[in-house]
Amino acid sequence: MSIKVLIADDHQIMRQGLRALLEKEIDIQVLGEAEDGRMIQRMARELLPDVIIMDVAMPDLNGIEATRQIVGELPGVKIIALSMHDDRRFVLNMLKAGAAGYMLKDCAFQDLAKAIRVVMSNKTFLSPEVADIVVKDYLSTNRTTESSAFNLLSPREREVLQLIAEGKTSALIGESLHISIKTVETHRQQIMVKLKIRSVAELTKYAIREGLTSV
Amino acid sequence: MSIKVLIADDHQIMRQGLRALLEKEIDIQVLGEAEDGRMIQRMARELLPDVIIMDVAMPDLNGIEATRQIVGELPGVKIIALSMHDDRRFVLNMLKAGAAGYMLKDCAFQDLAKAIRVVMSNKTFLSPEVADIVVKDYLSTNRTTESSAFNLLSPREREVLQLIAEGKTSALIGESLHISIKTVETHRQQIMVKLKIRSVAELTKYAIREGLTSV
DNA sequence: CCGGATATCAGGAGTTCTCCCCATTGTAAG
DNA sequence: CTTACAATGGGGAGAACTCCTGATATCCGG
Repeated sequence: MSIKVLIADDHQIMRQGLRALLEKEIDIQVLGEAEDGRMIQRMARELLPDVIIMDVAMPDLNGIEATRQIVGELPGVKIIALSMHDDRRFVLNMLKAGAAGYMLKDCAFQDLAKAIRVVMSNKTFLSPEVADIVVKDYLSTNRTTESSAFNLLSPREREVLQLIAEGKTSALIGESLHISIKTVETHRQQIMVKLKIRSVAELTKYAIREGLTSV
Repeated sequence: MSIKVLIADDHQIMRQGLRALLEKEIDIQVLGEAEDGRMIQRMARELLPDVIIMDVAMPDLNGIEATRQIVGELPGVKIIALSMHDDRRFVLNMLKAGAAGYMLKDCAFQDLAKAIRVVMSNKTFLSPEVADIVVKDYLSTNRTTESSAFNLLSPREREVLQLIAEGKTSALIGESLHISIKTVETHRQQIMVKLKIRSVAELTKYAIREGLTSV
């Protein structure tokens, strides 16, 4: 008996590409495709697939929410997250939501086919980059502090980060905040350690993503 | 005789999915796949394809730069941009770079196959959402101002800027481009003079605005 | 053929950042 | 009350960047 699969991704080209690939596998049968979280939820309920390939970022109801709800309602359904991002927030939230696997779109199709078979045997499948993140996070103690965003940096650190992302030097930041340049440098150091970032360019992008500054 | 196609996308799953779809078309032959701008440039030179399906956002050398260089070098090659973003900067810069088509990943595969055949007859193909952007921009007057963007920096400078905005040091950029660190520093200097920018943070934001890198 | 732009490379001085080390103070949580 | 963290500040070393000064070679357009 073949494995029944549903595909959820907001990009049609991606859906069709996945379907074309999956249909080459004799033991895999694609039941259908959904383009958002709400649609995949409805289809899962009606078609009872074995596995859902779920994009993490989708409009309307995102992949994480959709996974949480589907897993809660239909515990037998295995969900494999397929994402462009190896961002730990996405990974961890997806796994917490009950995903049985997490693959990067960067992976080979054979890895995905393998993942489908692995999760069918009630095991978890992670692509190597993702496994790395999970292990690192498991080993670190600040796992308890819940995710990484605004609770990772202190208010003062966010303030400093914002000024860095605005292109100011440490000296100017010190003046602006009425503190010593050495204090600013300590904050910079703390920020980079916490975020595991080593360049101003990436700090800037992080600040943009977190809404601390705009493009 | 079949249409020879190359695929450039940084996500392997996407490449394989596209290949699987394209190979179903009897008049289309996929010559190969590349995962970044530099690689597709090299492959284009060697394999002389009819059409390249090019992702806009790629590491190292992005799709816009790669398009500009390939079109300049091999005018016969048609390039179809395939992107997740309908951001007007991406669209316009890609078309200015010489792309013969611009499709959203949101489109149906049949549209992409159609686009390939359309650009083969020396016509431009845009997916509807994209066409809308182009028309709106065409009607707006600030098209004439043009000014600060791609005509300000040289191709090499844009290439260096992208790597700066990806957080690389001058030494790494030199290695990556096989040039001396002093040359990289000269480019950095030129970039900052031309853009009147004095910090990596603002360079990064500029690069993001110009579509050289993504957040 | 010449001027301009581009791309390449170098030396040197000064600034800024990164990464260690360290300390003190206050405050909130256990 | 102890522990943990935030915020403050400092010294010092080395890396990286900024900002000058030069130079040479190529290519393109007038």
